[in-house]
Amino acid sequence: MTYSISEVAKELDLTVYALRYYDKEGLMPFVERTPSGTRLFKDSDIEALKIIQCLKSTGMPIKEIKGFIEWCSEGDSTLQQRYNMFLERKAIVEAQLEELNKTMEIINHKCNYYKTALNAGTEDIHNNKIGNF
Amino acid sequence: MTYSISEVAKELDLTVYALRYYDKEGLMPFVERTPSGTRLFKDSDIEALKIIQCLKSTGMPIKEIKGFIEWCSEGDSTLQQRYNMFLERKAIVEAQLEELNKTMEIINHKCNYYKTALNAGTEDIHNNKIGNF
DNA sequence: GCTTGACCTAGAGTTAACTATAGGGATTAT
DNA sequence: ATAATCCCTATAGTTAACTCTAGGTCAAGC
Repeated sequence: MTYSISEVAKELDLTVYALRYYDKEGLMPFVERTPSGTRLFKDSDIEALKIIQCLKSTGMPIKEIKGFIEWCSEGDSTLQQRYNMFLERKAIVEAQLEELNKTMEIINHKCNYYKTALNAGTEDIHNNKIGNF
Repeated sequence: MTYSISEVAKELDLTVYALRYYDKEGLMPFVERTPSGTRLFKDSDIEALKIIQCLKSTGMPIKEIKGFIEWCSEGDSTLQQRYNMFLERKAIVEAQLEELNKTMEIINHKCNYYKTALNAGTEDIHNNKIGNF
């Protein structure tokens, strides 16, 4: 079973432009072509793209993802590097989660702040000593 | 107590360039100046910048943050808008947390995948039917 | 056999958020 | 009183990750 670029774009919720851009940047060396040059995506290619999307969502830049893809095609000799990379990513995502939880706390405070102010009809209920908001 | 732009930059872990950029974009209309034009930051200004950083960390673009700052200087008549904005941000951060947790799961899977492969000395231990990685 | 629509490449354009430079003024240390 | 160090504005440059356009190929349907 193979898929066209527009089918893959729809499935992964990104544009055809973006997919071709990823390919140009070396993120998809495994995607095969018809004799006339049209890309043919296999199921395993879509799985690979999901990992790429996962790495992207951790904030990893495309050039670094390319490095990982290269390691993958070099075989078992790069297993250690790849493992280390995922451990690093894990640490980064843990930090992001912590950060996002702090952000959530502040947002929740602000929600309460404005709920109270709205009930009172004025922000003055919070005796902020000439604060900005 | 007032602070110079470089003191604030150090405190908030951003550059002097970035602070001046925020000011130019209308994020800091409340910061006062000396007669000769030098910015003087008050403690309340630093608190405001922390909220701005919080909003930025949720992915809110600077132009939208500017809109919020404008609402703030319009007083109580914009309380409802500001409350709604924080509720929206809360929903967005909740979605981001969910997304990031999914990402973490995938990363954890990959960590285990590579740990096992590394122990076996080869990726072949995972009988991936001609997968990419 | 020709039109339609999906595919292709190369390369230019876009956007956000800085980042840096040039040129100049004010304050502090010696 | 002069050199260093901070501050300022205006404006140009950078970067990543697309996004779009132009010009062309190819397979299917009428």
